[in-house]
Amino acid sequence: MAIRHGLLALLDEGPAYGYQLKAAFEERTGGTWPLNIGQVYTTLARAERDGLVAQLDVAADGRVVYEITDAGRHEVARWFASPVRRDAPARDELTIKLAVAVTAPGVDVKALVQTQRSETMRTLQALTRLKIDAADRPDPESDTAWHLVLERLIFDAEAEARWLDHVEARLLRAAASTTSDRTPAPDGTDRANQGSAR
Amino acid sequence: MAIRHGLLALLDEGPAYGYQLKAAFEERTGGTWPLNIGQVYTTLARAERDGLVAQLDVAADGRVVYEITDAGRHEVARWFASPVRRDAPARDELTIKLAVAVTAPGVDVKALVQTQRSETMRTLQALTRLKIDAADRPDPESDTAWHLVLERLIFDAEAEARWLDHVEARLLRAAASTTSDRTPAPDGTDRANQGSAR
DNA sequence: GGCGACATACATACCCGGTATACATACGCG
DNA sequence: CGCGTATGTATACCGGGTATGTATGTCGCC
Repeated sequence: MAIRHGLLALLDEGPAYGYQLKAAFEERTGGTWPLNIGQVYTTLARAERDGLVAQLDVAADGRVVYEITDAGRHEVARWFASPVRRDAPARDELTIKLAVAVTAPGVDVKALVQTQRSETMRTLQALTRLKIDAADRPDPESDTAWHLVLERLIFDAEAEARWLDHVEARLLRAAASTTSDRTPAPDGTDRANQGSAR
Repeated sequence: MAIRHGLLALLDEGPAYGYQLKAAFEERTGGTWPLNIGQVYTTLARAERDGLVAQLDVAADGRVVYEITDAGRHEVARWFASPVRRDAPARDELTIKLAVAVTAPGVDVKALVQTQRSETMRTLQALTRLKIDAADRPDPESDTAWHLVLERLIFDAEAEARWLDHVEARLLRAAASTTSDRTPAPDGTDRANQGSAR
């Protein structure tokens, strides 16, 4: 419901039509997250269905201006007052991939980690460059949001890079202890333990 | 496509039916990400539609056993070989919320940050406790994947906590520089600049 | 012995987010 | 003048997430 609440919060500052909301949303996030315009309209339609917004008027040129309702304002307040729950963290493709990779036979996990680190570092460098460029034009007021978003992405990318290092170290440790007390897997076609009592 | 590829990779180890795949997936991720069984069936149906898996047989009790196809095996290999792209990072609700909050009038951003930090730290502590418990039973082989997932979640939570600290510091700095060279916003009901040239 | 609780197993409906595309008008510019 | 670009709305389709319905099997317990 992130999009819905975000648009609702923007409408809380005054009536607007779809295209305006898209522009306002992207301005806040510095263009990192281009919002698909179709999503704006479907989200507005759903919010209207749920009584959070209402059509203020429809101009002759087709512009549909929405305004927030009391229920919508209440919902925005509730959103800002309650934290984003982290007890059921979102599934992450990289984590899933690695979790499956380390337990699957015949996957070159080391290569996987290195390929991913390349990608992650490339992203990190691009973000850092963006941050340096942004610092050149210290537009203190309106750019704060964009700086925060940028730094969030940088923190995340750094955490991912550190995790990849950690994974590599753990794999090396595991390999060292495994090869010393058991024979390595002979080949990659181990299709055993496929019985029904999995 | 994370779920699809994950299930495909599991099927690459041998034929299985839906419920088995759910159990195997959750075992790999240590139960952090309980996979909804419905999603398994819809994902398998789509993978079958796309020729990545095929029904091996349907038992009398209704069990539908799937096996991976050559195209599916190829797809799994491609998945493991290519990195997860990070150039268009996933939208995060917390980041959106804060980006909107700092630019919206009448939002107590400081309270928002503190509430969120509570939640994030609670999550971090729960994860740390899980990790300590997991360390008690060092089942080196099968638990590696679960350890990796856990540590990924911990790294992410730590990054989020550090970012929240960072946000708070930046807000304090911005407030200090703003109050010294401009009058503070008189009230929270600024509904100006809503013209069409947004 | 039977009954309830729980695990196993499959299927469907619904919602939201993400993306592409269609279609129209306005505006600047070579 | 017309072509590209920006503005503007709308719809279709897909995948992921969640809830729910409906069986059967199993195990313990009164």
